[in-house]
Amino acid sequence: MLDRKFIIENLAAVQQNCVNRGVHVDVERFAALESQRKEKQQLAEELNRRANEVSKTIGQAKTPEAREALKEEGKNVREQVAALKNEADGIEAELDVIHRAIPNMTHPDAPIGADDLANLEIARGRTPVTEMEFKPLDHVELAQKLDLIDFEAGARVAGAGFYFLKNEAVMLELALEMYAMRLLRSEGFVLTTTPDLARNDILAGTGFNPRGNETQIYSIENTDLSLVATAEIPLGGMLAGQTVDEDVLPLKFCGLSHCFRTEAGAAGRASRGLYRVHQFSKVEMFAFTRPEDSEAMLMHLRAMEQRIFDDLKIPYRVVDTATGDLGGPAYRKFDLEAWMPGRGDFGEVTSTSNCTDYQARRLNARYKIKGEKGTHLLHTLNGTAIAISRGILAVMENYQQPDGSIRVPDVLLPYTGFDVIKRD
RNA sequence: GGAGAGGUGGCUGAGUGGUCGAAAGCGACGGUUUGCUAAACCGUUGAAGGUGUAAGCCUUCCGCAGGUUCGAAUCCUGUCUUCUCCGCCA
Repeated sequence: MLDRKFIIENLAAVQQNCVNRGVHVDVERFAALESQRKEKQQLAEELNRRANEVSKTIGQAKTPEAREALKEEGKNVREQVAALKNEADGIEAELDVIHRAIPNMTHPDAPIGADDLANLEIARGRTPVTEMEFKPLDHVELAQKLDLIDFEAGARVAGAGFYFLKNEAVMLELALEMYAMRLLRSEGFVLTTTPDLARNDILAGTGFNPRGNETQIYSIENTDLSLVATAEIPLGGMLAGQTVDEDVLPLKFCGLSHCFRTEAGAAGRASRGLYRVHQFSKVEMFAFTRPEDSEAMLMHLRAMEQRIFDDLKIPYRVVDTATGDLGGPAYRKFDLEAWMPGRGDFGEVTSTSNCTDYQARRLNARYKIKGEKGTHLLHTLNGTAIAISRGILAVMENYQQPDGSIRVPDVLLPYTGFDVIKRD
């Protein structure tokens, strides 16, 4: 969430930002409600003051009659306060709905545009895209020939969008995880495996809405829990309601979790095979920083993402995400799109965002400067190290050989125990 | 899953209806004393929001959410969570 005061003081800028991001929010209504809220609050303050006077003088009442009279007045005031509070709650509820819909402000360099077509390519990976000397298969065909993924059995067990990884694909998943975790550990990230479920207020705090028609989130019936869509949720929630000392910052975490997504409304989009699935494993980076350090941290996370795909020797490009394609909490986002020979195009494999204090405000994650009074909101950032479904897809398609086998990337060899996947 | 006991300020820990945002100790910060350090002594010391040029003032907060009451850290209900014991289990 944005700061309320900031919104009121920068109405025009907030409004323009909403337009750029393709979000329809009645900012004027927000301002009107906010001033109403303030009025009610001032009224309540006066009444409260009177109520306090009454309760303080009641003990000194000389006669039982005087005491009863004061009690009566106290009761009266209390009822008035209750009525006022009722009104204020109604205003607050409407205010909150609008407040939550207002997205984060946007980095001035982010390209302005309605959707991903406006994304700006800003970098390429070390490995160039090269034409294969044979007609490349896509990962679904490769998986079928090599018996690496069972989509049919996945559908039987849990429905479309679920799958079994099989045989060498399993080792490939574990190898990718091991490789990423080991790299991140050497870069000072604290390794974690996270809960795959989280409370709904943690979801909301990180900007995920557990309810509604368009929700990406699976909820557990009769509980306050949902399946996480990314380790970003539990990792961000780690510091919910906490205040940390400035000198522990920045905090860099890496989390391995399963990710569950309903993909509601995604039907019809290009989503063959592993590209868009309901469950996958992901190694996620997450950082808490001081405000002045978050831009540099974003570059660091981006560098880690590039390092991983450079090491895997998979061609990719980096795009600066356009305003209309940014999620609500993101101030700036870079997507890394790997070359996917099977489709002859780039496809998103990882992404990193600077959410500034947008998530931290909702989560109430703060830091304290030694010797100073008060606390400050942290900045939060997240970035994918490797999302297994799409990562494994990119490996399979880029490493396929003319004979139908798949080579194993050099950096994964220490973890797989084999250097080629083939069938006789 | 069952039984019991707790959750209070940076920490320990008092406080069972009335000036309690909260004793005391520790820690931290400032000062006095002092070759230096330490000790001793004195003082200051929670957060969020609102308002004001400022000093300040106001509201809210004793896990969280409700309730009772003129008045709640204190009583009631729900909830989360920690610990101990039992059961179950990987």
